[in-house]
Amino acid sequence: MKSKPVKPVIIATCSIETTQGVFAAHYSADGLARLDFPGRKTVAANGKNGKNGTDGTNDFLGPKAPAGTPAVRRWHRLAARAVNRIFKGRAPGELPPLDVAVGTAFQRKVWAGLQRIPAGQTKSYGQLAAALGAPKAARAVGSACGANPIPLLIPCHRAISAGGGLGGFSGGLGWKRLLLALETDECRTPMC
DNA sequence: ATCGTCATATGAA
DNA sequence: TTCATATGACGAT
Repeated sequence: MKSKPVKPVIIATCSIETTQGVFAAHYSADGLARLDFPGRKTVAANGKNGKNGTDGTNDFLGPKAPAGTPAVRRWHRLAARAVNRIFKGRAPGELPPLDVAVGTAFQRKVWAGLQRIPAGQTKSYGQLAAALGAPKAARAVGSACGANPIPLLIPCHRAISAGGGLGGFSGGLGWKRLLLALETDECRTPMC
């Protein structure tokens, strides 16, 4: 039985400014649907002319959001605060609802598992697989991590490889290292 | 220590 | 079905 992921309809894209650059947050009617790292070219740097992403996944609808505006603005406040807190090495606090409809059932289970890893700790892809009841699906877990549309808030950076290696990271390994270092006050990550 | 190879789960084309 | 993965285990250098 194949699950049926639905591409979320993006109703608003807002930027989140951080010390590490400007992130792009994409919202659907159900919450935060995607978070892009700086420099992914989907960033709404041109706030007003509202050039569309036109790649289907990132339609930029301009600074004033259509219906649902109050909710989106509330979510965006939470998201922006969470992201900036993370970069200060603090707990993200309250999160906006995450629209995770793009994922298959398996991917959503993986993402839920990631969110259960406490800050400052890591789990191997194999351990995550085992926690899902599929001890041999390590590789599939890695694949699901790579499909994570909302890095940082869904802490895919806390998944590392079993041998102590970092594994991979969509936005670039540098981000993964930075995030892990921020969460670990004592350097107990394999890389430190 | 490093490299190649195989087994395995999942999803996309 | 075939191909690609952000894996993991094993054996041969």
